[in-house]
Amino acid sequence: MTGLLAWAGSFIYETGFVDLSDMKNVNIRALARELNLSLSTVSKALRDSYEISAATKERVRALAAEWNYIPNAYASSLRGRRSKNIAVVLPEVADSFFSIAINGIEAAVKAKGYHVIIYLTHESYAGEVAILKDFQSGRVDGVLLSVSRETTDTAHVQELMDKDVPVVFFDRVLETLAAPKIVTDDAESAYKATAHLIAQGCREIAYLGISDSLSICRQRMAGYVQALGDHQLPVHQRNMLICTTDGAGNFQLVKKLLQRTHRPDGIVASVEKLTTTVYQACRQLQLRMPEDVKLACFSNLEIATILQPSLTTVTQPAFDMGKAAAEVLVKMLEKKPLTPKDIRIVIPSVLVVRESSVKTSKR
Amino acid sequence: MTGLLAWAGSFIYETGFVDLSDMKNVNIRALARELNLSLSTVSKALRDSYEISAATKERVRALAAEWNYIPNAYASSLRGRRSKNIAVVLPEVADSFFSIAINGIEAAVKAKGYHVIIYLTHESYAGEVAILKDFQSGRVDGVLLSVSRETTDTAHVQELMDKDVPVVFFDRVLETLAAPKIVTDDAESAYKATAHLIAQGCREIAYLGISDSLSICRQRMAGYVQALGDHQLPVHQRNMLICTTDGAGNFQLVKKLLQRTHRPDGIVASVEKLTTTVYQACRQLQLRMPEDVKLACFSNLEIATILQPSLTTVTQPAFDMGKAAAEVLVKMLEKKPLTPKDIRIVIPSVLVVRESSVKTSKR
DNA sequence: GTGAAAGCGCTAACAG
DNA sequence: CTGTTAGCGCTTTCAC
Repeated sequence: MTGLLAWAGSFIYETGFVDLSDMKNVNIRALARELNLSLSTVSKALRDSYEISAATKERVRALAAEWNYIPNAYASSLRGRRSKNIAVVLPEVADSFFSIAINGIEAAVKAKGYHVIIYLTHESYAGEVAILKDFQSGRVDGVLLSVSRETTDTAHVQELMDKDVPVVFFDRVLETLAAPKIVTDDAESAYKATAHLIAQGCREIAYLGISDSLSICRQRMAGYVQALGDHQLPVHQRNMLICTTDGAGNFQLVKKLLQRTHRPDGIVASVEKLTTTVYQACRQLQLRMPEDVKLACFSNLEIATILQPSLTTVTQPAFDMGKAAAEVLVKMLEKKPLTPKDIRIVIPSVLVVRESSVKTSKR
Repeated sequence: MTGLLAWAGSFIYETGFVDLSDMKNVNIRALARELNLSLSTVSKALRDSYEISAATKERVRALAAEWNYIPNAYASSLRGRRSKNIAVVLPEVADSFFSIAINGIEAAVKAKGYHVIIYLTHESYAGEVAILKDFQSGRVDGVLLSVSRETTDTAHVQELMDKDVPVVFFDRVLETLAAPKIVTDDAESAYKATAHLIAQGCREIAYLGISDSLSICRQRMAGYVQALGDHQLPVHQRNMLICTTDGAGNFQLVKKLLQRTHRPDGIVASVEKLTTTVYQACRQLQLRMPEDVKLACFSNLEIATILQPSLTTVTQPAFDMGKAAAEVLVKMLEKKPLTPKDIRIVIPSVLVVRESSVKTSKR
């Protein structure tokens, strides 16, 4: 239908003609009345029940289609005790890991008829609590959760699980809770990144985290520490920084780090957002990368390739993690038994070495 | 509560102790029974009705809190004909404009108690139709919509509006529909960007769009064409490209463009995603930016500053657009009259000139 | 094969 | 100020 026809249509309504296809309250009762059938027959026909004859089903379906019948989501959810909604609770969406993970989740549940609803905590524990609390109202059948950087307490999640709302963690998990967890090999990949920097000649490597409680940050820091130890390098507290949500604050923090007498010659940054910070700080301090400082960053940014120098990244399997998490949740919703393999899925990240971390002879 | 206590808690339940705060079905009926009140009294008390005495309200509230009562969202929505859910329908979320706009939307509705639900069309018209169709089920009270690149038909939106679901467009609008539209000054800012490139010496400027129907692309192209004309430059069809969703395809397209005999010396890119494409193509072809090619891109990427050369952008008021759109929608939901000013809000973008577009003497 | 009737949990007339 | 009652639209026994 073209724009023009649409206008023509609305003109017709205004002059009082009624078009059945646009009737306001097409419900089962109206269909039943029109077809001289009972409510329950129509309901069953629409749900393709074996109790109903093929002929009747056809009549019902035809009218439903003609009248553009759409079942009321609330009525069926109230009655049926499920909504076909899956909640995805994320700290933020301006991060390529999460935005890609969403695609994986949608890919996994589309065929199953679930709706994906995205809730953002904005890295706030209070926000996360409020959102999960709301889920106790039955709004969603299950939850995919990646916790906020502030979250250390587990009560709000436990409470939801106690109400029989299935929860699956992905990426940022709460280890102590008995829910499936889909993660990447954070420690191992941080180890790899750190070892790579060491191999490229770094001796004073800094680690930038965003939280001292977050599972991913602890794991990544552990991998970093382990790598230093395995290569007989000292672990200095001063080289392990916790950044904030505040861009300007981070900039100052990193700048100060790079102005120290014993300036780091390598940096492992645990989140994508810190990329800009480090590049800006280096630029302002006129430090050359990779000559003066080498950088490896956990990031799924496509843009890594066009930065100068191009950015060495630990690329996480965002799509696959989202997909795997959603698949496990669907299993739970369908009451299928979980295998031990479902309880903890580890999908490895890939270290992609680019210019920002490589020892150069000429440049 | 610590992780340890949470475990202790679950142990207690397993041994059969019952904790009222974790009872499964706390509903109004249960509260009423416990308090020796009627259903409606409890309901009214919870909704803070003037009909109920302060003392009773207090008793009800206390027990509700103690029992951790959470109203069933479906029951109240079914009854009250509204869900307190607002849908935000977006083409994608891996784009800083949209991810920032979401924050503006949330900021606007948080205080009003609405829930923001994000639906992604993935730039698919069919997907958009399916999503809007679903909204006819009463799932959401209102819709904020930025249409897919494929969308030209308006019937699906009109149908929703005919069902009295308020729709507010933002950014990517359908001009022919009688719904409020919140946009930026696409044509003017494209004009400004183009004129800027001309002022910097460009004579053969290309325009990269992502659709020939999308409102923003048409507007931006119109501004580009106008600027060329106003400066006595010819408008060549060959310089107006429609890119696809496919990154590799775009790369080839742009590469071919930059390999032409009369290679463009300036590019106006209409969406952020094309930044990477253009930088990569230039790099591969060993074209220097801005010496050989100057670039201005519609983008809200924070990373624009650290690119080399740093990227000249048309920065859209993403947060404010989202906020304004949500505010208008809330007005509609609250049945407040819309002023003519609400029907079409234009919030200007800002041209931020950086290195990628500036004529250089020495570099 | 079809239909009557009982609710899911909540709200809002309307009575008292 | 509090209670009784009638649904919202749908699904699901259980009868016919």
